[in-house]
Amino acid sequence: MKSPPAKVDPRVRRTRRALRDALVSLILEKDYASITIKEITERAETAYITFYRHYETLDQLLMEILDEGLAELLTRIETLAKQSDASDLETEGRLIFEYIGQKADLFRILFKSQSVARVRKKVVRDVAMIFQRACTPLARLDNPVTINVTSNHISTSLLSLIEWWLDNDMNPPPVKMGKVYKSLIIDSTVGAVSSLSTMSV
Amino acid sequence: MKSPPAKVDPRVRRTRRALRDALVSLILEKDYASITIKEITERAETAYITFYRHYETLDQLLMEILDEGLAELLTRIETLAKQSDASDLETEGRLIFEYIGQKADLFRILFKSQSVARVRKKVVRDVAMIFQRACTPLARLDNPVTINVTSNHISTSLLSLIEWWLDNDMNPPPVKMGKVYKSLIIDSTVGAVSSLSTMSV
DNA sequence: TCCTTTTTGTTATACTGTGAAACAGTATGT
DNA sequence: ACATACTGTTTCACAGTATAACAAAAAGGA
Repeated sequence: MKSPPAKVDPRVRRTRRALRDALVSLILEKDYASITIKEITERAETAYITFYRHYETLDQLLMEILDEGLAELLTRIETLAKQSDASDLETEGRLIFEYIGQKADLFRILFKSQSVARVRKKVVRDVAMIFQRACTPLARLDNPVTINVTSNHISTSLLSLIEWWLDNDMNPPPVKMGKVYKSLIIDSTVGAVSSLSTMSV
Repeated sequence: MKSPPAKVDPRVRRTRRALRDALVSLILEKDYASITIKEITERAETAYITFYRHYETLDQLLMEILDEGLAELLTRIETLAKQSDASDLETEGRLIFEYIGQKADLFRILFKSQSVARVRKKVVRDVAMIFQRACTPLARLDNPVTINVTSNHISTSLLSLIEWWLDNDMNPPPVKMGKVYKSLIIDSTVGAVSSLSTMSV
């Protein structure tokens, strides 16, 4: 990584922030596929060519936005998941959905831009990795197929649940979503895994 | 609908089939976003403007392909799900995955073209509707939120499982995927629903 | 403050893809 | 064989991508 903040030109910081903000606001108000570089640079009040001086493609800019925003959620889930044997799963779920509620815009962007297949795959893999690390020790998952299919299932289920919640105008509130999370995402999977791992899948 | 087959000009049938086949083969070999109308018409050995004489957009042609191909899977799942209380869930799962294995190309196209967010939403809704109809009577689901969140969960989980299976070169075989389907998709959800419906979610 | 370096703005350009027009040619069913 | 409907060719205006050259402005060190 970059240990010192690596003194970056303030003009570059301004330009990049303007471009990011412009893309974010555009994704929130129209279809991602219909967004053009020209629109972004106009909204960012910068020259068209300036975009290409910082990014090669539109997807690259999108990735930068998502990577930045998702890093916090991922570490948050990871922290919660690691201590999940001891702590309350309902509370874990509630905290996740409270965080998502706070950063609702970011997650709306995430799901709208899943139109880019690569983005979706990457996010699913990132989340799956976390649950894989967190769940492997406590369950008796010696079979690699079971581990893969399970972590993929938890990851996609959680993301789908979040997407459903946002589409449903963030109802019900986080407290109840915590209960849904516990029973639908975690408990049910744990139950299924124990029946799966006793057979030669 | 169109009760009689509505006598369609054989030239139109040929042209449309050529365009569909061309798009299918193109999606299987390259990124959907990079496919152009010109490429399709060239591969279909037809004139560029002919495309626009039959379809308004590329997405419309894609939708026609998927609607046609998915209709059979949907009715198949629906038939199986309706008699699921009596029949064997493992067999139900096996049959689903055997069918998917037969039509693997179609499903690869489906997941590749989920890049179009609208396509994804529609398919999820279609599958969710089926499970909603099938599951409502047998479980005690009086709460509309529980019904929605559950059918959405089953739908997205099943689609994710299918996508994972295709990405994993259709391993393990359908027999084992039937077991995974039963425990991970159905049993686990049924268990979760009973705990959810006893509380005021 | 001055001077050098880096970034940004302006303008121009080549290229690709979209979507539609007019008109000529060809296949179809009766 | 005929009117009808479909398809092919050519042409066009337009929008968006990606790059280049040169001028203008901002940043940071001496």
